[in-house]
Amino acid sequence: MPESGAGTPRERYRAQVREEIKQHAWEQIATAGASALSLNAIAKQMGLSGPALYRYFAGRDDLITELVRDAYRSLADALRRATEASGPDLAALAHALREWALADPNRYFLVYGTPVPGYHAPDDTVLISDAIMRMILDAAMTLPSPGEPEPFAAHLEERRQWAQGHPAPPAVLHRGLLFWTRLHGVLSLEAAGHFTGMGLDPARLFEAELDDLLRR
Amino acid sequence: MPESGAGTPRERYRAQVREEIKQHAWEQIATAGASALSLNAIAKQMGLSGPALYRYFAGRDDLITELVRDAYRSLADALRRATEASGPDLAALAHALREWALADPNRYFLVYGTPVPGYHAPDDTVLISDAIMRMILDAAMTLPSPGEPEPFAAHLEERRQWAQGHPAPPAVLHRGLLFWTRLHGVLSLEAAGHFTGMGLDPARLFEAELDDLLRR
DNA sequence: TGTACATCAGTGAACGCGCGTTCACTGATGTAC
DNA sequence: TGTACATCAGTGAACGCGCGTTCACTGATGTAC
Repeated sequence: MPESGAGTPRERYRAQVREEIKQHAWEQIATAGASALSLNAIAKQMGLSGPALYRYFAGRDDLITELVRDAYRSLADALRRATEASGPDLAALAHALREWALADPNRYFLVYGTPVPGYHAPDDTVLISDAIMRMILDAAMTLPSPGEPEPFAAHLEERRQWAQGHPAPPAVLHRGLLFWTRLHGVLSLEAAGHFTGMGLDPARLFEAELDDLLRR
Repeated sequence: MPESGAGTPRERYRAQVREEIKQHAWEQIATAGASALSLNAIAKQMGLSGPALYRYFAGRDDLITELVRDAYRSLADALRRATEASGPDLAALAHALREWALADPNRYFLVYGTPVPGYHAPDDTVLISDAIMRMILDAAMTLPSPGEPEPFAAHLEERRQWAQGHPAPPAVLHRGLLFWTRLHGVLSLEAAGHFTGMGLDPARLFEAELDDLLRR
């Protein structure tokens, strides 16, 4: 008697092929960007006919949605692993973020870059975004906060809904937000290749920004 | 006797149609992004047949190249106008940059966002990039620089080629670079819509970052 | 255990579309004498 | 001034391509008795 439920051979096969499709999709995105993603091309790479993929995904948009979700998840996982290894620590998170972004710049852009035209991200990615911000704020909590009043703090205090009820004081919220925007400032320009002609080392710039964040 | 040289009626007509093509191209980019740009669609919008555009541009890539160049130029012009109005002033440059970026986010992304797959920017854009950085450094020179030695300064000093011989001391180079990366950090996330769900005001965050840059 | 049936992965043909690009051409505009 | 010629903008047909997606189908795998 064959086992019922999630472990069915057919279901395992399905999951396996789905995974293989996504893997080929990522290779395609890595080399040519998300807008070049083509179902037929993936099918050809796998030795299948085009329509075969419709057994596994409702269409191109459905596949992209799944990839966006996976990208968010893989970043969250990378940050979670960093936290588990070093405890809540902004430097560890920063390095995990940079490594993740540069390992596959187009995956990074799929999440934080130019929005894919005509495509809107699935709702559940905001949950993952929230989890990411929570990890950052947890790490920011471990640093001593400046007592001096910040002009921006008032704004953060009155709109603290974005922190999803995190108990961080305004100065910590501010630091977490700057962690986010400043590191993305360096990373997005680096990943887009805007430092290559300049002859300076983006890694050191990133490190300098991180140090500044930790010391402020 | 018709006038010779650059003012010929035919040449003026040519330039006019070229401009009209580019304008339609920008409208298309503004709504659907650069990867959706189509020569045939532009021709249709103009009431022309597709091949007609080949009188004006060698092909799609040639048109995109021209658009990238124009985008760089329009940013440089915006910053130049700001400098002419306020003198060398980082705050004025920052506001001009933000206004330019948000006026047409996809134009901003064409320059600073995800690289267009398979396309490489023309060489002369680096000249415009240099001019932009020069304006920033000129403005950064007017601020008092901190005397404290920075760890990152040594790296900037030994690779000051990126500043194209600008006489700014390392601390100013550093400030100019941070101006660039931090404001892009906020702007790129804002233009990509990553703050919309959070309920906080990107303009105030931008302003807070600018203040921090001016005060550091 | 074998047999009848249901499920489902994958195929091949087809549809309609839009793309970039070429080519031979027409017809209007400018040029030279 | 008019006439012969050259230039050049724009057309329409065509090529070859790849795309997403649908549909009726075959054949293998699993299920029920």
